[in-house]
Amino acid sequence: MSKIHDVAKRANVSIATVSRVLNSSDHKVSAKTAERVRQAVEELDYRPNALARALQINRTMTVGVIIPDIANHYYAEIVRGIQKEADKEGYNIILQNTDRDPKRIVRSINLLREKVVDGIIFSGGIISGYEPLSILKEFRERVVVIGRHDVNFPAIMVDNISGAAQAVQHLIDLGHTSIGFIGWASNSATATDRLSGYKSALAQNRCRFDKALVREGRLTPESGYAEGKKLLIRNDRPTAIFAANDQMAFGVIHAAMELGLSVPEDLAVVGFDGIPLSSFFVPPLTTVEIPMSTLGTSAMRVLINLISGKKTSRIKLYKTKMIVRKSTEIK
Amino acid sequence: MSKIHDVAKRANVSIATVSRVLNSSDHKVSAKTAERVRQAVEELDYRPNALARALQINRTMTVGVIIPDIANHYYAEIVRGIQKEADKEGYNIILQNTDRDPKRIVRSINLLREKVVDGIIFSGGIISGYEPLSILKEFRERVVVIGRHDVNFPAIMVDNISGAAQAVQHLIDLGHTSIGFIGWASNSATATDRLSGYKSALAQNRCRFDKALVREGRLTPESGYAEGKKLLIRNDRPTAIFAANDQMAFGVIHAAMELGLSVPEDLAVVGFDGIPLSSFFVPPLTTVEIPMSTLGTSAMRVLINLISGKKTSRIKLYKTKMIVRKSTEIK
DNA sequence: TAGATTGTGGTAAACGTTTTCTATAATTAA
DNA sequence: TTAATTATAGAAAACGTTTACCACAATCTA
Repeated sequence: MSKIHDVAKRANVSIATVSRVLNSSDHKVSAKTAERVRQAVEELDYRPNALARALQINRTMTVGVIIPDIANHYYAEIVRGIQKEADKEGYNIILQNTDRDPKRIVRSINLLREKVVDGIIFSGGIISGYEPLSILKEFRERVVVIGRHDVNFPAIMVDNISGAAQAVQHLIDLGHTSIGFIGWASNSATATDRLSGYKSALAQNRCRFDKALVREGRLTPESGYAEGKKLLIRNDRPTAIFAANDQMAFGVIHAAMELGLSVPEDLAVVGFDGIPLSSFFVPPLTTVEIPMSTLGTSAMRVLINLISGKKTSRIKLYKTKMIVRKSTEIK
Repeated sequence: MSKIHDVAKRANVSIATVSRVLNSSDHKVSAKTAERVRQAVEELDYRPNALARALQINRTMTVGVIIPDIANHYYAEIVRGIQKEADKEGYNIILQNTDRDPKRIVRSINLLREKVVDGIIFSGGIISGYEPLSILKEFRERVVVIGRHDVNFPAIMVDNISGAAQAVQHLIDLGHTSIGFIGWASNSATATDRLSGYKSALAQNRCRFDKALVREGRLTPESGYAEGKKLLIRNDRPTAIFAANDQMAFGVIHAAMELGLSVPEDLAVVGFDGIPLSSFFVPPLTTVEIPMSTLGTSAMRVLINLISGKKTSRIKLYKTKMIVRKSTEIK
């Protein structure tokens, strides 16, 4: 690995000159010398050491991304979006999986501190009131969160409440009055928002809210299957189930099939997220689509603005999109 | 952000001493002084600057991961596995998506060179014979590839040939003689391997290989749907289809349903990969499971060994696991 | 008791860049 | 012409660490 020194020697100039050519500084370098330098760079296949550079200019062109689990499609899409935008501006991404474990969140943040990242995008997991919050403070002006967190940072959010309400309204419009809900952990803002949407749509239509029809899953098909089954073996089983994500909705459909109930004739099912497979499931799943990748690109764009000192709006709220498919519609 | 200098001042020692305490060097520091230093570190919440450290010791504790697309479940799982292992040893990961674009692969490698990563894990996309190969050379002893690539680096692989053969054998055992195959681009080693397995199983059982029954998809449900339909509208339509990944298999099932064919009665379908949803699909999908996450951890382990100069075996071959579910089995 | 050894600490050089400051040659203005 | 300006280039300091080297006191060894 050749260094700037080698290039300088080969081009018969000082290292300062090499640096100037490579960074197109305002300090002028004659065309002839510049050409000589470029030639040497080419011949040696020289690449400046980003570490040394970062140390000097106090910019690493690297941002940290803290998420619960990259194997979860939702976060994978977000990361994809982040990368797409980061790529454009020459930023790189250091990825941290936390499994929502507060200890690992703290550890991740500290690691990113050591690596001197230029900023952090945080999504998923609880940070409010805990240690992580105070540690993140150090990054003050260079943090963006995705999803609702009770924290005072610029946030990219999805209107989960109205999205969920729309889904339930759709079911009500189809004539359903007994609608089950499968959500998840109540310490997640996203989860409680979707539950709120469910409740508000019921209230709006003067439907009774029945606590017995609300269950808590863990976002997996397995949990959707388990909780769905519990709802479906009741004597007064609901005629429709709104699952708070697509994975659980798949589990619900699976459970229904197993019980000999056909979807949508005996049971209407709605999911949330709009993962690619939802349209290929059998039957295709009615769902509330989230612009996942957009959340990522948007977050990265905001972060880049923050890093370069530009002010941006505190909150960006994205709308969901209701997609009606066969899992609710009887032809 | 406090520096080693601040800690030194506060503890009334030299920066050398601080460094020694923090790195538990063999140069002794008295217990009393060490305690004073630790106290100061605590009070200032000091974190050593990894850039400066890396520059000095010539180790970044960061590895680059180059994959086509993190939104693809297969790669997401691999990355998850890599991270799990990396975490244990204190390594961080810089992620690069390439979409299999040779230009972006080259660019990614160069970026990782600049960032001075300690090693690279490469998976997906063609590198043999192209420029990337020669660039990777610089990382000589610190590269691991996942999947078959015509490149001379330590590799973590899956026995795709025998996995595919097993799948086809399973169909033959069920009495099928006309079996369709949906693969993908012939410049992918994985794709050709799965096709080879298909062919060899047919040959083994003296079944005729019919080129008309082999189609090329693009790994998406959409393409599985499209190619599946082409096969199913033939007069001599196959009674079974082996799709080279689960996503395409889902598409095939979707197509079958649309044509009024029921699975598995009218058509048996087998996938490949064993993604979590395969067991929750309707009907649950018979598939060939790949230990995806294991590929990642294994690759990272090998890479860590390489970095620390230990010799490791050139190739690690993992077996697949046939999982029989309802999409092939008539009860 | 003298010399050798050990324990403990500091000074300063390195790692590979960027950039300020200074120096010289070339050009312009008078 | 000569002074002033401009264009171009190099020397060296800085970024925040680690570590080789040196210094001194305390403890052994004979």
